[in-house]
Amino acid sequence: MEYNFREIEKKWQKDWKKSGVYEVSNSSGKPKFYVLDMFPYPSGAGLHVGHPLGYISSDIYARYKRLRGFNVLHPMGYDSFGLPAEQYALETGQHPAVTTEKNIETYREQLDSIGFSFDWSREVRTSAPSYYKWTQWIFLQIFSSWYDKNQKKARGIEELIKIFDKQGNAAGMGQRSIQKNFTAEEWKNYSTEEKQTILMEYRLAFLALGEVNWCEALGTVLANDEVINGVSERGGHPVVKRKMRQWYLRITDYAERLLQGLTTVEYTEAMKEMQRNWIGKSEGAELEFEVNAGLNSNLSLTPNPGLPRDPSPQGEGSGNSIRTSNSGGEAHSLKIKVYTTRPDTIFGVDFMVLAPEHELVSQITTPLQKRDVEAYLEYVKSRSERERLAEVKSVTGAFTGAYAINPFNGREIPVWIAEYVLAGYGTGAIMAVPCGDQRDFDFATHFKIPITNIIGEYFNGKESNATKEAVLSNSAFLNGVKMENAIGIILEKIEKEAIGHRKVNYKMRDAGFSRQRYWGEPFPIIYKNGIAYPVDEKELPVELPHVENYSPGPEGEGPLANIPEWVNLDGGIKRETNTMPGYAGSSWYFLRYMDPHNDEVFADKKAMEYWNQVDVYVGGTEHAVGHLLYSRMWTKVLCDLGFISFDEPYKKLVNQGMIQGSSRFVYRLDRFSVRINGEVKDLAENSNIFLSLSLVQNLNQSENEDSKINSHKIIGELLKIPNVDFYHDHSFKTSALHIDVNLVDGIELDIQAFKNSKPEYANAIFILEDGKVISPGEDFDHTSSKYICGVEVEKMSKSKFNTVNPNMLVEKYGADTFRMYEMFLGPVEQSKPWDTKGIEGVHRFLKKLWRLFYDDIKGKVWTEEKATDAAFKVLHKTIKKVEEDTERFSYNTAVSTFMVCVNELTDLQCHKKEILQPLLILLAPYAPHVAEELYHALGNNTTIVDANYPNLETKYLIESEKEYPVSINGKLRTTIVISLDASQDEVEKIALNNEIIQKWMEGKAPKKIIYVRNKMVNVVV
RNA sequence: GCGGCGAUGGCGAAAUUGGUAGACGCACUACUUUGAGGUGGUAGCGCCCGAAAGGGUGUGGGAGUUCGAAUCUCCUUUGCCGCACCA
Repeated sequence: MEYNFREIEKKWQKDWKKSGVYEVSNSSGKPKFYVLDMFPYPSGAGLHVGHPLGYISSDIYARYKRLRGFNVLHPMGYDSFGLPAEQYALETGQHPAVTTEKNIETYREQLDSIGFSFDWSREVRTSAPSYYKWTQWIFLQIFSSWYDKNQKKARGIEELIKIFDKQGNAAGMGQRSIQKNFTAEEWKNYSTEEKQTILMEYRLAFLALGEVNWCEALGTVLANDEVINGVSERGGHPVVKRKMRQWYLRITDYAERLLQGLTTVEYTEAMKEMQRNWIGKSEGAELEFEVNAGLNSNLSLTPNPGLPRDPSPQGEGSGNSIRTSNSGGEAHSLKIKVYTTRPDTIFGVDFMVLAPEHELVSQITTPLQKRDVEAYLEYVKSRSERERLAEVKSVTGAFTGAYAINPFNGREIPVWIAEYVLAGYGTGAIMAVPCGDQRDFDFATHFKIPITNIIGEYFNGKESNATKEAVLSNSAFLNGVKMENAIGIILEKIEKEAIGHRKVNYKMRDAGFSRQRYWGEPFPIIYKNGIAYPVDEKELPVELPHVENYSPGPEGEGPLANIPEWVNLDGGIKRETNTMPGYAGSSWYFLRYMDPHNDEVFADKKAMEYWNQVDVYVGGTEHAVGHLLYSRMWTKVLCDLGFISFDEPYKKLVNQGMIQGSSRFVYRLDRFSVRINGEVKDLAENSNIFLSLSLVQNLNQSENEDSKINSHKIIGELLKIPNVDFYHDHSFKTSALHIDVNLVDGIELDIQAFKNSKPEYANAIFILEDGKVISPGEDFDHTSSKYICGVEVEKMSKSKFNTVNPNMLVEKYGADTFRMYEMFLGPVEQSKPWDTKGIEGVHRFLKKLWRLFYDDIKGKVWTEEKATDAAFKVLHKTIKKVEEDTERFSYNTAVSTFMVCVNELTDLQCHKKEILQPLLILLAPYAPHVAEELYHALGNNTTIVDANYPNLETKYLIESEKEYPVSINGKLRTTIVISLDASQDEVEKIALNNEIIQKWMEGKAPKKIIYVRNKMVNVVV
């Protein structure tokens, strides 16, 4: 009986499905464990071998935890809203729902063939109305909340209204930058519209007019993390800034908690660092510098008219706050607010720079400088975001003619504008300290602004030095103070003298939450007189209407705007035509799995109490700042509002590494020219000649003249060049062509398959590794000579012909082999190249395991006889190691432990059920099909999925002797087998009496003997 | 530029606490089973010297701590990933 994996796997997959073993209950006496995978976007391309890596890891862990007595939730679903389906719809007219459904089917088939223990009865799809009903509902909760900065949590908006009714927004309400403070009395007198406009400033999901990343090609707005170097993440289309009214999530209010929360979760350091970076917290001060005004007599300094306003990253001070100071009735004096993390360098300020977009620019520019400034603004405007990003570090700017006054020494400093100061960060204005900041230094040098040195010899005049170690000079009352100590002193003074205040800044922006797209969740929002109101809960879900075409609507609106009968409701009420972004549905899906069919609530509270946080979350690093941050924010909001009791969704995060493609190349001889009798002849142009790897290498290298000449000779003969000295007088060109890895066995080209792959290759000529030539139509004996391909590790992608389809491997070797091989490849979290060849080893292992039970000729060989102690020792060694390795996700070493175990049992000729059955249970998480089959073969008639995990019995592991390594002066000289009962004295004596040791000691007396019990002996002479 | 993670045979890798470097697998070599291919089995396999015994050397490079370093410290080279005119 041989290992017929195809039959076995089909049989058990069917059986598991029928019996529903993987369906899990929300009530159980067992402790719970939640193992979650990042659910996939069902793309049309299907899975390649890189995708299942994470799923296999989590499946092993889930199965293991279940065997260890946990009630394990291990669900799967689809993140099925998104751009690609819609792009596809635009091109083909096929409805996204249709293509999505089809893709899901393919995915499911592929997943099923690998034998996962997913509870498919809990499947979710973000595009299903029964699911997005609750995405919309949660959105409404966020819309109806505000962030109380005193209590540091979200609260219902009705509580805010109560506060306004009672005390207006004066006390403690000033955290948010609001146009004006109002009393309770005033609040009550506001119109509904006015009230709603004010409330919008507080809502956690809000509408605002803001600069957004507009992608013309995609016809939509993108979030910051969807834009990479000025082009869209998907498709690489140019992205420009544009002012539009958009939905936002006020994630900046959670910046601090998102940062703090990282200390309570187990993510990799890299992952946490990426998030910290994205949040970008910095501590410093905001200071005001007065500007010499009276420069422009027609100042109009009315406050910002009307809401809505820019969503601001720092809550307060939306962008650049303008204040007039009319004290003393003198000429208008303006103040420029700057943000700095180094207030200790205040006496080193030599100039000031505003972002070109800064609101004060036009007001402070002197008539003399007006031309310069306007020309510069024109130049800035002409440059796209992309150009600005591409051209890093080029110094540009213009002088405004205005001077600011250093509040500490009254020094007048010139005010410039320059691109390198960003309007969106801090206050959009900086105090420039050239001796301490390289950008300021470059700017000063370029425009010949004199530099004040406040750090003595720490500044060499050639580059800035951002040290905090220096002792300050040229710094008035700070002279002689070390910079790191000066920060505190100056901060106190700044606050005392009301020049400014301490300030924490975050780089993170509020998250854009609307998309001008069709294939996403419609907003449950309607407009009356331009004011947004929530749709009544009873009307959820607001279903996505059918559309005929997927083109954008008018004025940057999405396709939904093309359906007036859907948009326009009775009484002048209009629907929101934007849809939600891709991360909406994925922000809370882990909760829906807990109670996926509930129609009353998004998930039953008891279910959420029971399953609680995700214990292990497995997925790729690409979601570090997007999905993970949004999901963490939603969880915090739901927690604040009392729906759940935990505010971090994922306790532990495991990032699987990328599986890289291992590309294969063939080398085509494109040109080979030789000079014969002074005449250059092209002897091979666009030939169909393919050179094996070492020939190409020989042609290109110079170290080994012989092989180089030889390679030329071979080609020369092939091209029928007479015996001329073409070696010295020639030129050639080869090109490396990607070829499908499936046409290659390891690195050896399957010439016949290659010829068949494309008509143009049918008559190709091959020069093999040993110089043998294979002409068209000629058969070749591939044992004697080979065509060797070039190899390079690259990203796995269709265009590089290096993708490997898991189905093919499952078909050829079986799911169990495939699972174990993916794990055997290396540590889960590490990136590694795929190598199909190695799978044979794992397959051999499973066949060897099988032979412990069945012999090809003799049939059944397993017995119920008593096993030997030696066999028990092998078993328990394996139990110990596999358990440790599985717990720490070290699956590659666990697989090799299984191999060692089977090798040793084979050597012992152990076929005892006593040993084999526990081994099968250990193996079940890794190779569930074969484990189940053999488990039943041993006479069990219940599933191995719920078997009793074997207990480690350490008594079998006790050793009686040890092979001690004995070194002299740290250099290993020999090993001696010594009883473990031996005392230190005895061991030392035995070691010193050892012949080899004596030889190496050369008669010297030992100075010292290092003895580590049960480990080693080192003699120092 | 800033930050994170790495670098160990021909290849993927192992070494969990500073204690026999290279487990396990691939590839390769020889032998063997078989009519042949495949499969299965046995043995070898870091590099250098040597027929062997044995010796030297060896974890990107350099220094250090230690009886002892792949592992700890400092410097340096290099690869991958993330962020990037963020004040």
